[in-house]
Amino acid sequence: MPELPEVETVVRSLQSLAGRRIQNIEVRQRRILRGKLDGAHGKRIVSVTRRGKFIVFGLDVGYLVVHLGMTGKLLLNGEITKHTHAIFTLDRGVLLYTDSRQFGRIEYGRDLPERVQLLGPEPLQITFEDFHAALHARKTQMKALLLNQRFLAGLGNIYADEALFRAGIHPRANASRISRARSQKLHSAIRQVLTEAIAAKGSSISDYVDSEGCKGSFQDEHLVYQRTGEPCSQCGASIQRTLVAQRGTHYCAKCQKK
DNA sequence: GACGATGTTGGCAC
DNA sequence: GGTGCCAACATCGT
Repeated sequence: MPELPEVETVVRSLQSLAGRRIQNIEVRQRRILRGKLDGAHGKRIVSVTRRGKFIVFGLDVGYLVVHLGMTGKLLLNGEITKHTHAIFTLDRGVLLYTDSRQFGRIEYGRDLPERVQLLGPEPLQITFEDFHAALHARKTQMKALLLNQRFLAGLGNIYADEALFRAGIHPRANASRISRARSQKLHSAIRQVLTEAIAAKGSSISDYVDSEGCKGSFQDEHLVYQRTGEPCSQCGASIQRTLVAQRGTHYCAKCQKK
């Protein structure tokens, strides 16, 4: 489910948890834990924020950090199912962690975990000059670079494809050879697609929902992602699917050049 | 039933 | 530093 716009939507739908105290944590599937959550017991939730694709609960002591993987969900007052792996009982209400594929992870630490500290800049905050300099320093394929969380934090398969299409850049283009003008176009395409996706509450391509069970609608605005064989909105050519960096990649061969 | 694909990441070999 | 391959897992479509 979860790239930056979906995680941002979940975080916004969890804002009401500020001030709540975590009274109990029941873990039903230990696979989704990194380390122990003992330190989070009895703590009060001070803030709920996002860093890249991570959800960060700032507690009065330490941080509870959640990554949703592919199918993770945080649900307020939802239904407990066979895929509910953690149950947070609060002083008011219950927060469930549900994740059919179990690729997501929850961890607690006094400080933000290293994997969060190592993330690249936020795509909605980085300036064009910094973006271009970082881009130019890399020799990898553009799609792989956009998926690299140490380069930019928060883009995933959907928004990487959508941003590259909007910027007219081929997913296999070499990052170091992108012109300043193309780079500028990509920087604003990323900002635009993420901003629009957040406004649409994310993309629900299979079963993504926010913490209140609401679906997003940005899947209706996808121009290339999972539109293989459909006509390009720009030129009418057929949208292609290929593999780049082992990920299904959708693009228009006519509009996106290396 | 088999097979391949799915929003992610992490490890390992080269 | 970069690439390729595999792994984790459940579900869905062909």
